[in-house]
This record gives sequence, structure tokens and C-alpha cells, in this order.
Amino acid sequence: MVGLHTKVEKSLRSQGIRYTSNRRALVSALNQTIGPLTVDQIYRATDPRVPFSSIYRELRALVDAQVLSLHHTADRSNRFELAEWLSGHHHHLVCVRCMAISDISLNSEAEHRLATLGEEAAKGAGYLITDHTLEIEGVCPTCR
Amino acid sequence: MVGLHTKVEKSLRSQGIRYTSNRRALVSALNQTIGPLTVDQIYRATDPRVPFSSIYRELRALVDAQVLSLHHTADRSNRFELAEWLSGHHHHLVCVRCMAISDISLNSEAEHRLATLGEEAAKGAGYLITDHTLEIEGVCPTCR
DNA sequence: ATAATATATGATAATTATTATCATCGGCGG
DNA sequence: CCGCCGATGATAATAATTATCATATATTAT
Repeated sequence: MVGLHTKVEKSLRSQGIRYTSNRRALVSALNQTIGPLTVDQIYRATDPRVPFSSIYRELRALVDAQVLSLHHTADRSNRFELAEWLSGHHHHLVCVRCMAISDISLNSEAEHRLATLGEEAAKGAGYLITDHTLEIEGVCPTCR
Repeated sequence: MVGLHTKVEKSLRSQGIRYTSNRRALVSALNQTIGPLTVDQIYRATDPRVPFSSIYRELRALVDAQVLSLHHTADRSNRFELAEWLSGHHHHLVCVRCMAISDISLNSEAEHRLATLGEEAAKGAGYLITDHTLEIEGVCPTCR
């Protein structure tokens, strides 16, 4: 079982991109949480000497390099998370009160059913399906 | 079968909010498309004399009044759509090329399976589930 | 019907989020 | 060790969103 940073470094080097300490810090921050983080949360989770301009620039670089992916929810904030080839395929549980987001996984049988469901639904539209995400909304234990 | 505008007006009036021509135009624009629209798209779909400041203000008012809902996508744009009590429960089909979004519906059996799936997955987390959305990504017929 | 009151509107300014620029720094191959 | 190229931080610029305010329009009470 090869470590996360090793995998990321390998991928970046193959693209001619350095795995610097700033980038490592971003990956670490996103690896230590249970769900995607906003730019602000990432800023607070890292060394305060790293300015927003660098955070933004590096996040974008890592998204372009497919190490991170952007996520979308209703609360108008952009969130970043590790790409699925690093973190595994998962879905999201969103608290409608505090807006916290947690990752959840389905067992492979459920996952298969979900994929089938999507295929069926998209059949008529003529789309070539590449991915799917289930977003479940609710109130988290803390907010209840 | 009571009309859309009648339903909206009733709802707004009960909240002490007027259903003005600007607001009516926004609702109409969102009712004529197959998926959620960006602020820009909405601006272009309405009378050009209505300025962005009004569009933004009224969109927000309508979201607050639960007539519209916000959707945030991977392309970093906020999109608006009719709330589900007006448009019916649905999911989204997103083209990863042109970023167009279409609504799709599942048959009730599939919808039920999906709900069950979500419940099961969320069980361990202690959430009180209120809603779910399936987002299917792919390449649309036009972009293929 | 008219005055009084309250909400809506457009124009503009202010704020916030994001991206671009640029001079300097640091790792790496020669 | 030198020179090159990507990376960094500071700052400026741009884009997106929200707030302000004077005016206009609708609604209510008289």
C-alpha cells in the first residue's frame, strides 16, 4: 500500500509539475477531513504565512493536474476535495443547517444499483454517461 | 390544474410579498427551460431594461420565499431553478463539455429505490434525511 | 377617490471572491 | 557552481455579488 503523497508526487512529476511543500500542505489538509473544504477552511487549516493568492493558485494547479476536484453544493461556496482516484468513489451527506459535508460510501451492490438507475434514466436523453454523484441532504447529529 | 403563476402569487401573497412583473418574468424564464439557469442566462432571457442589480435582488427574494432554489455546479456558476413544489422532484444530467444541465425524472419505482439507498447509506451517520439529488455527468448528444 | 404607508425598482457604490502580474526565490540539471 | 525554469508572495486587476438610496409603484385606510 503506497502512501498518498507518493502517489500524488508520482502523478505530478509525470506531468512536469513539482510537489512542493505548499501543495503538499493542501493535499494533507484535504486528506485529514471527512469531506470537501472551502478555500477559507483550507486557508485556516494551513500555515498562515501562505497567502490566499498562493492557495488559490495551487488549488487550481492541482485541479488542473487532476489531483483535486471541485465540488458543488447549494451554499454558493466552492469546495475542494481529493480526486476519486486518490480517495475512492463516494457520495456526500450535506447538513442543511450547518452546511457541513461528509463523505459516505455505498456498498458495491448499492453502488451498482445506483449506476444502473442513472443509465436507465439517461437513456432517452442520448448522453454518454461518465459519472454520477448522489447528494443526500439532512440534519446532522450535532444540529438536531 | 391551477397555473404556475397563480400558485406562485398565492404563495408570495401569503408571505406579504408582491408578485411584480419583474418577478413574474424571472419565473417565466425559468419555467421555459429544461434545467437551471445562470444569472447571465436569465439576464439575457429577460427584458434588457431590467438591470443586473434587480435580477440579483429578485432572484434572492424568490429563493428566500422558496419559490426558486439555488444550484451550484462544478463550473463555479450559481444556477437558479423553480423549487420542486412547483416543478416536481427531479434530478440533473450535466454535460461535462458544454456544462448544460437538463432535468430528468425517475419513475416512481426507481425513485423509491434511490430514496431507500440514501436512507441505508446515511443510517450510520445519524442524519435526519430530508432530501436527495442524483447528479449524472456525461457528454450530451450535441457535444459528442 | 385620495392620502398615507409600505414595498419594489433602477442607478450606483461598495464589497467580496477570484484571477493576473511581476519581481524574487529555490530546486535541479548541466 | 551556474544558469534555467517553475514556484512563491505581494500586489493589482477583474469579476461576481450585495448594499445603499432616492424615486416610483402598489396597497391600505380613510
